[in-house]
Amino acid sequence: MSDRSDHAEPIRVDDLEITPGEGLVRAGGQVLTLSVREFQLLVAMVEHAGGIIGREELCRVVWGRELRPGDRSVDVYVSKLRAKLEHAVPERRYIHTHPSFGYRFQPEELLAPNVDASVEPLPRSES
Amino acid sequence: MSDRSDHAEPIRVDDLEITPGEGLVRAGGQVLTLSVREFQLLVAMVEHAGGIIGREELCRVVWGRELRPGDRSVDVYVSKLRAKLEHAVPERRYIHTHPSFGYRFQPEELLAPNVDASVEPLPRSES
DNA sequence: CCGGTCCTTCACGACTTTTTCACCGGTGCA
DNA sequence: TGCACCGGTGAAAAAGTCGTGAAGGACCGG
Repeated sequence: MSDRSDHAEPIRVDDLEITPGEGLVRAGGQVLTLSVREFQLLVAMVEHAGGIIGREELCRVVWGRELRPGDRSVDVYVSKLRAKLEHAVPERRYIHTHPSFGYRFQPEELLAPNVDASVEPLPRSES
Repeated sequence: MSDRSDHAEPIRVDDLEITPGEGLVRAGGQVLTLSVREFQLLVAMVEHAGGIIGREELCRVVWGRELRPGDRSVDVYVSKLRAKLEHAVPERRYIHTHPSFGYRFQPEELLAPNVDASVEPLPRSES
């Protein structure tokens, strides 16, 4: 279908409503104030929702350059983004870390501590 | 750790869906979180699915070095991988040990313990 | 010039993964 | 029965990765 640069209509994921054209994100009745980087990062991850996206690609897509060794920009911004998302929707975790692989966007209900850290319930798309 | 020349698309084996490009494994509605070694080990074995692959070759392929005498890394990681697979799909056994030869990947229904251990039912080999 | 926001980089601590070691049970053989 | 060989696995040690507060500079509207 149509691609990244051209989403005019809002993307809806779980409690989030993202309007790429306007740089707007609504989460659970609140409006998130994100900076450009934070916003682009979110969009990039959401477009790969469910899959792992590496730092290299995130840097390429959001920053428009190659990730240099020792560069922590991506991590720092993931951290900022997480903080804002968590503040808006405390009961969900959206961004998951896969050490050495990258990050994965996937809404996950945050309740009882996961029985085993290696398997996640894969919160279903409602039916 | 990207190698387009290999597989960009997910490998499907039994209940498993392995996406080499993303380092992701889905098993029966769950997302398996594997470390790099665990993941590479799984991929290596799956690529030889049905056949026996020796420790030496596994070490060469996954660790990129020769297996040194007394080195138990492969065994340790097979153990870890088994634990995660078993937790995700308790009713299957995927990794079989062939003493002195190596390991063999093959999905096997885990029902009544086969009395005659020397012959296996040659389980659901399908697609 | 000022105050505020954004971005990058640095540093340190926390968390994970990987390696290595040790002990155990099972097996086959004399 | 004693022993050597194999492989399973818990745990400690070593190495690597990530989370994040904070400092410093660029930019901007007033």
